[in-house]
Amino acid sequence: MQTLRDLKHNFSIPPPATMAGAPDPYHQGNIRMTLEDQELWKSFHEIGTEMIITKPGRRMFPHCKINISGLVPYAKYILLVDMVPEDGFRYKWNKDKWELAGKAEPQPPYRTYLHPDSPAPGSHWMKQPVSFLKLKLTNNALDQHGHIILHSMHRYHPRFHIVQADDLYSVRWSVFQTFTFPETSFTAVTAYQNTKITKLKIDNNPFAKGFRDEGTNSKRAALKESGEVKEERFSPWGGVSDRESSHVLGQDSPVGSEARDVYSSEQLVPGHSSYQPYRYPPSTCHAGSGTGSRVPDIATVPEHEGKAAAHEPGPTHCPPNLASTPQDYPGVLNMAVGQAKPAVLSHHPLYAPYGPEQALGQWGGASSAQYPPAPPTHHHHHHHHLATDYSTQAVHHGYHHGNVSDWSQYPLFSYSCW
DNA sequence: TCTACTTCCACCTTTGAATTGG
DNA sequence: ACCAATTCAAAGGTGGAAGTAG
Repeated sequence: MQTLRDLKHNFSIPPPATMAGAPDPYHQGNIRMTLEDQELWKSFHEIGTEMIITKPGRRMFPHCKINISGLVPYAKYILLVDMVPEDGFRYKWNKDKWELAGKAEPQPPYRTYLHPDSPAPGSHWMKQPVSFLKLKLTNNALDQHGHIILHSMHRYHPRFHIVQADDLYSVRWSVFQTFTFPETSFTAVTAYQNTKITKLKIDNNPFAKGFRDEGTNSKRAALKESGEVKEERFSPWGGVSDRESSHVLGQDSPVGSEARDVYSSEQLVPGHSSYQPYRYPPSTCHAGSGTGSRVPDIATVPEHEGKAAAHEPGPTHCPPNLASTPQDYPGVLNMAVGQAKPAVLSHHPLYAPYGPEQALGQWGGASSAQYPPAPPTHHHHHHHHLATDYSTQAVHHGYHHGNVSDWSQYPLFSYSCW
């Protein structure tokens, strides 16, 4: 795969050491984010985390939970999560390890999960760990529930974005700070491939208690693991016996070390992805009722049930659609991403999700949202246009303790729509 | 045939409303 | 009247097995 070469290029950009130097005016520097349950994540990561994706949507396990600090207590923020491809390949599980199985499929509709508490003051987010327990992954490209759509047998990692914004409509003009944690990367699957992963899930997920062996086992008795694989601990990823995957970054690589490098880079610099501002389809542009008009419709139908309600009017009522949906969808923004190569995602639109009315369908046509040709985005352009490059991250790969978080900041929707 | 995906199921946790106790 | 603890039933999350699709 020559693609690797390409990838390399993209990734080879050295992480600008802290580029924090160029903080945006808007952003108040020092925001920090750490991953909770790191040990658990690591134990999965060492083996090669797999996340089940189903048509109706499946939760993640471990689920994403983070600690945030450095926010302005009284300022309001919106917290988002999206999943970015780890690379441009498709994989297959052969016997006891992952192997490359061709090029990645084109990106499905790109969606972003909005934390149901958004928007909320910094004090709220910092008060206790923020969990994304209800985020669900699906393989149904036509999903109407606002779940994050992924391709099975492809690798991804979650990205956490924090944006200072009073309401969803102002998100576009705000600066995003993005964090990623190498140990949270995973392979989306429709059924578990690595039995060790299955076992770890069963042993740690309370909902799977019924499958545990312990004394009282009623279900699946012996799994007989006749010796399966010996040392796999560190190497489900193919050839390379890189046991070092343990290092945070490494893990991913599928095949050879070559690939590995790529990954590493990526992790370090998560994204060179540049976000591009996206324009909404005209029609929707002004959808927003009151607020800014342009706004994306963010669909947030927060699950009401939860807690949300309290502050703020439902996220501003968004466009009709939101309101219309009765369900408790977690709020989600859909964004389309440019497809692309692994690392380069390009931009996205956000719009809203699912409402019956607007649901994807609406855009469907118009938008190219779905599989936009990846614009040749260059990374670096901060200025106007979309800019964004991620810069930096300090991820220190912290091995253990550290949490690796990288942060990058970039202005996201710099422009408004058209 | 093989691999990926879907559906259904037993088993369990979670949720939340109703009830009880102080 | 008020609030915390308890109870209980309904809702819903698990992975496995078996079936389907290609």
